[in-house]
Amino acid sequence: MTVASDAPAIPVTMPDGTVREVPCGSTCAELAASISRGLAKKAVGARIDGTLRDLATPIVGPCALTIVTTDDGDGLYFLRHSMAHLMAEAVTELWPDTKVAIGPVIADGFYYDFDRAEPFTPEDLARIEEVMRRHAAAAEPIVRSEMSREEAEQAVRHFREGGELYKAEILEGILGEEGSVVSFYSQGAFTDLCEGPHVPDTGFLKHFKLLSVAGAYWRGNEKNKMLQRIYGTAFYKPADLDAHLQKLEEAQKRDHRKLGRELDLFGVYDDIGPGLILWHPRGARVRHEMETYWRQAHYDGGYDLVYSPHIAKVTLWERSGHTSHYKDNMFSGMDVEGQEYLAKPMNCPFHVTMYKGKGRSYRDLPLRWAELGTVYRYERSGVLHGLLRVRGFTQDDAHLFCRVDQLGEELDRVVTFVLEMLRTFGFTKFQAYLATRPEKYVGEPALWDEATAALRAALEKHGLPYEVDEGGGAFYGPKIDLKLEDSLGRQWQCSTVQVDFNLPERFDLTYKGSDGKEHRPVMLHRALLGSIERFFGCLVEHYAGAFPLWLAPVQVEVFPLNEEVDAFARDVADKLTRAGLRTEYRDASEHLNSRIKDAQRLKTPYMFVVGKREAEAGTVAVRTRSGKQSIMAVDEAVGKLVEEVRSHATGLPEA
RNA sequence: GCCGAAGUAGCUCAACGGCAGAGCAACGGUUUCGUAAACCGUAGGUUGUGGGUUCAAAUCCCAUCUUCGGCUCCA
Repeated sequence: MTVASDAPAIPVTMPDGTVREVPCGSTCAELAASISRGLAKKAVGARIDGTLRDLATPIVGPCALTIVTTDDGDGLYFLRHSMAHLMAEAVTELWPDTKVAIGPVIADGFYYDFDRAEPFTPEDLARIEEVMRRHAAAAEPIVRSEMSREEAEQAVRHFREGGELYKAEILEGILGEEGSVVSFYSQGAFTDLCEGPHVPDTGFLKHFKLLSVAGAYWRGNEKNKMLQRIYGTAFYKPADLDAHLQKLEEAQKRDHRKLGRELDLFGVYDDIGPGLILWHPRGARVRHEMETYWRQAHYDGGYDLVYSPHIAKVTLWERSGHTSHYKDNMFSGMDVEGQEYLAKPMNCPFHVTMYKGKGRSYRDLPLRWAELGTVYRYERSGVLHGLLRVRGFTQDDAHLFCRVDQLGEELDRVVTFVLEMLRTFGFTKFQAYLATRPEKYVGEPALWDEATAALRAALEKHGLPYEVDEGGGAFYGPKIDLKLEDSLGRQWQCSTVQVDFNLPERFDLTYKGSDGKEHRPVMLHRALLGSIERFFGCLVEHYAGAFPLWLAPVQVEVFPLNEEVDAFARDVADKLTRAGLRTEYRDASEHLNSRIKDAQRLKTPYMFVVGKREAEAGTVAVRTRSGKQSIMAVDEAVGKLVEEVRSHATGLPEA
């Protein structure tokens, strides 16, 4: 210990819960070392009363202390934060004119934004990595220093003169905050304005990889200058890095765009237009099965199904408010006999118009109208992405019109329905977001509170983990969004449940109450899958193209070994077809090996091979796409498949 | 829309100023073969599109379209 022996003792609650008296000014590093040699070796930082700090931070008051090691999640935060600095150190060494902006930690790694006239090339990334490794090998200490307000103000001027306008702007922002502390971190010749914390020295930064370069706006605002962002990832153990890189590779193999082509599911064509999907027969078959299930589930759930056209007169969109609030996302209109028509970006105004089509009684409510409604939205060219972001897509939309006293039950039913639907398709990982009343809103605050409470109750009843997006609701009502996670760890919004206090007003929707007076109904918008296109894309990645049997475009292929067993094999195929299974028959004009290879490539769930042995015994040799083989009686095999379809088995282990 | 990269046969890729090629797929024939690639042959491309430089352009330049990695935005 370097602390004077007469320093006052301070009670510190240690990681194991015991309280220890330590000399004031002891550093976390010293305490870590005193806890255990092994632990001290792997310690990278500390948590003081829950806040992350550098290991070198002195303890000056009573507190609870936890040591952050290379083995916990926060340890990775320290590592990656320091990685960003190491990268900036290397970049500014290689190209001294480069201005640095910000370099935070993200889900699987880190990035740093740079302002440099020349674009970074893949070769540059290799050079940067090389310099980074050199600095890491030197184990440069990472040192924190703090500045007085006066010094910091001087630093702002210094940044401005040196052209470091981004740092100047950040520092000015910090100085604008009450009671803020300005700290810098240095390693080698590199110093960066930074809050910390960091690992003790660059020697910890061994196992990393720079992944890509991309443009990014300064402060995320598209009116600002575009900077160059370099992404990277880092771990403490080489095995973890390898595993992560392998996961990225696996994700690439599962990419729905790649599988969409390989499995002949869908295509995007120059002659049709960007973001407009052609569903090939095999993809269309999966979609058909999805929709069939969806429709039946809706009828079973007390919904009525409706249809509406793809275009409507501009006056409808004026009344709904879309021409004033949503015009940038709408395809431009077409002139028909002097009237302007617009392609629909949403289905709600049609259902609302239908509601108004006749007088409604309190006895009619709730009305639950669902539609697989195809909408068109003008999305900016750079955002289009396979099936996950397109310009023409089909929402599994529904609008519910109910009385205020029915709101709670209807919301609960919808949340139950969402979960049932997602689980049937094999999704068990999702994150819910509850968005509450924003500053600008329409409707009665009391109603908002009631609706928000009802949404919250529905989430909690189902034990769904959720985050509250305070003030994140639409101006017309609170909502729940559900996001699915795809194979790259990206979250995609699919399901949404929204309360709407606005459209009933705009369209003056009413119903006659038991009191004989006109009342305003509440309206709910909801989509369970979100859009068929996006959900299908997620589905492809989720299953890596190996759809569960009930969804597979072709469920079983029958392969006779030679012409002698053709009649028997055709009989097997007929039985499968009559049992409602999507069956393909491929005769013996091709080699068995090549037929199996094709079926494997298309990820067909089952192959039934029949030869002389099976024909004589009345059996089939069943091969699954995972390569398992077994001999079964024909009727037994057919029955097994029928049951697998009926139960909507996903083939995935329960989460 | 913005920053960067890329478009060659249905797919995966080669040729990188000097005659545009291979494998798989397709098609024709041979093969009847017991669980992930049988054999032989045939056909297939104004190198995304338009313009320019050059004796000569897939290759260099400009424009444009599309795609990819991101940013912003979103189901």
